[in-house]
Amino acid sequence: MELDQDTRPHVALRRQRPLVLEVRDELERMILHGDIAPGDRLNEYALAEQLGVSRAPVREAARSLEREGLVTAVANEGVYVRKLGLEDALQLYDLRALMAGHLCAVLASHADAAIKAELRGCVAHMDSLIGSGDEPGYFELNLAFHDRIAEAAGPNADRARALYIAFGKEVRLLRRRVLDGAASLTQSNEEHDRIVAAIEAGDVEGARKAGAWHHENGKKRLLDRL
Amino acid sequence: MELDQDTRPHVALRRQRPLVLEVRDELERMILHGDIAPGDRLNEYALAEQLGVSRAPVREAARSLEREGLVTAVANEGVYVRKLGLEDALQLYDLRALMAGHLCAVLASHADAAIKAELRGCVAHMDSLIGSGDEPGYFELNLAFHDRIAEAAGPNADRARALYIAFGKEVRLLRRRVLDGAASLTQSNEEHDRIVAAIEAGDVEGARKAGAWHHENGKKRLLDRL
DNA sequence: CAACAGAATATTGTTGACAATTGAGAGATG
DNA sequence: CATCTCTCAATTGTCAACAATATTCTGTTG
Repeated sequence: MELDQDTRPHVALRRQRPLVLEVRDELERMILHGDIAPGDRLNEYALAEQLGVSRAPVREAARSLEREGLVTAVANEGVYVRKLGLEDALQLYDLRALMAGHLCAVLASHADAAIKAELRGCVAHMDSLIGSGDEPGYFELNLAFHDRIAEAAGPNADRARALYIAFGKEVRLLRRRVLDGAASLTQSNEEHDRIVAAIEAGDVEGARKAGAWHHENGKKRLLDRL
Repeated sequence: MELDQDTRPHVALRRQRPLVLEVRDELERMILHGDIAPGDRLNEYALAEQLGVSRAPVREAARSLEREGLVTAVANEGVYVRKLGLEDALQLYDLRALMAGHLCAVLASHADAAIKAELRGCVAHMDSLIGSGDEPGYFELNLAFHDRIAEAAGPNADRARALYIAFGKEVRLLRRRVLDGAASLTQSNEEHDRIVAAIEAGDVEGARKAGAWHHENGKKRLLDRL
């Protein structure tokens, strides 16, 4: 006998995705997009009404966001969008650099020819983008490049990768647009080249150092703008 | 007019500490103590009844534990005590070593005479404990030694410290008593000495390397027992 | 007897209501 | 007029009930 794909009473109210995840994503978007400013309190009641759900999912979503460091909860008072001080941002840069270095090191320890070629091609492509003055294109590919390294590091580094990503999100809480100011694109891509070279050579500690160094420059650039 | 210290109806049910924190601590204790085995599901209803509270605090506490990596939540199914595979444990050792190295590095960059003397005395004391064959005493002081380093690294590393502590808790989820097998106490304390020496010298990268190396040995010891 | 459909049960997801706590403003008092 | 206390409103903490979903058991069928 053939099965009906959907035997449920009303197709309309289909919701595969748990409500709390929807709420979580929406809150994250609001925070990262700046709709809710750092230091503001998340009013459970208001948010619940605004999102058309009960307070419980909002509460749970808030805890989930706390896990990512985007908000901090105070007992009997509420959860606040985390206000990132300069010290916090510097710590995040340090830890992110640490994770990036680790990911490069792990990748260097077991990179195959395919990923080496891909990364090498990536750097070459970025070089050509610099030559043609395409900054937005460079930034986009730059992101993809680092994502690819994190991904290629493999399952034995997925915890480090998760932290790397989380730190990246957190640092965006810093007052807007201090960080994305362009460094020298040429210098940046030279650092990329050093990273790939170390990975190609299977130089684990060299890759770690190159990866960490590249990210520490972001911190240095931030410090220069004071 | 003099105020009564406690004007609430019944003194008995005074509770300063939020209930969810009590539940969280109790659950953490149960998990770390092994009352709930890795892979087991946390039954909200049963736990709520057992602890004499409603399900809501239990749910929140579970989310909070998820934040620490002690449990993993599956939608519409429940939260499970995290089952730590060998690969996970190895990752944790790596990351913990990374954090330890970072903490040592930060401390080395701004250690004052007092903390240097304290750590130096700590190592000396541990040496004497080895001499008198007091293993339990050594382990206890060993813990205190590392805690002290983490603490003395200061507020500019409190994020790294938090991760260091969290990783330490997580690794305890590994099947019991594989990890605390004693290495050579003498060798261990020699590594302590190297750490302190680098800190005393203000050798940031040397301290990082020594701190990380010391913790990587834990990983190596684990791998030896396979 | 194996395998599958379907009901019964157990468990999580969600909701609205109530209790407890915090913060702010009104009013009294020196 | 400053300050302190008390009351009140706003908000979070907790609870118990209901809805949706997953799991288990059972009876039927080939």
